[in-house]
Amino acid sequence: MQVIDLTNTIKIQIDKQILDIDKTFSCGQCFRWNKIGDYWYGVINNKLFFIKSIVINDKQYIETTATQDEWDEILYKYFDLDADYNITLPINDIFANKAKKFGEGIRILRQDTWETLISFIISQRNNIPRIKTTIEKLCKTFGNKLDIRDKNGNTYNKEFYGFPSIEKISKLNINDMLDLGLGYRSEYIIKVAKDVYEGSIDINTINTLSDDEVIARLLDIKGVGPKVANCVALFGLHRLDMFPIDVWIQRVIDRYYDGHIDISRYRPLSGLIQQYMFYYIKYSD
DNA sequence: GTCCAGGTGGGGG
DNA sequence: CCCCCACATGGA
Repeated sequence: MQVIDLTNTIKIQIDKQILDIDKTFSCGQCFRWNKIGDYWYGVINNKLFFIKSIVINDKQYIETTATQDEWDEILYKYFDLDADYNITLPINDIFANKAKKFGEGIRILRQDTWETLISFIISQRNNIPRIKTTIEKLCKTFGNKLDIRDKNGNTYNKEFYGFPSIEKISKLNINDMLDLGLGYRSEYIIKVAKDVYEGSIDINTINTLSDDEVIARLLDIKGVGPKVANCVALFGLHRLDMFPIDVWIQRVIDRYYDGHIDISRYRPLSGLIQQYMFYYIKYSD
């Protein structure tokens, strides 16, 4: 059981240039953060958190239902706030500098590897709103329902679910996925779940490998190509130098880099720059 | 009806 | 190595 009391919160002062939760949750790296009023809510390790941004006298405060301990142990790490995202880009790289300025405050979240893997297999040839509703349906159908109470011990009228475990999905069949509208991705998901559960794919020890080896292992998974592999490495294994190229980034490369981009200039944070670019090309104007 | 969405697998040349 | 196409689904 977990108590969520919106009248009992903590506030932490953080500059918006360091952490902008609107941008961070909207920039396409995660699919399960949503907004009620001013509050974003989402689930980390089967725990529900409410988070909002307030600005008082030009200073931003993050207000959250997390306890101070939870902030220190869970959210601070989730937002990768230990890391320094300062990076100097070449002055003549006009677009990257513009995108960086526009995306300032985006953090690369430390998301769960399993959830990220399945989410980005679902993402292929799909649009973000539908990815979100499909993943939500997956959680509602096969994830744990969280026992959320208000301060008086009453349940909320809204239900919250965790992401289905490896074991849970490994025991499902293709029709279960087809019923969720997952189409041809269904077999990919069932197969990878069985392989991960049985241990022929190890998504934990994979993180001891080099970036190149991580990508190579991920590419062995059916349904995972270069783009999804880079997303899983970047968002699910926190390899900040990965640079996923999807249709939007390809558009950036064609339009602003004459068809070829030298991502080595963005080392060791090319994944962050990629997020700035993605956010800019989709949401500026 | 057609086109598109944070692509990938498989075939062929 | 490259190019080509089929692949479920739902919304515009």
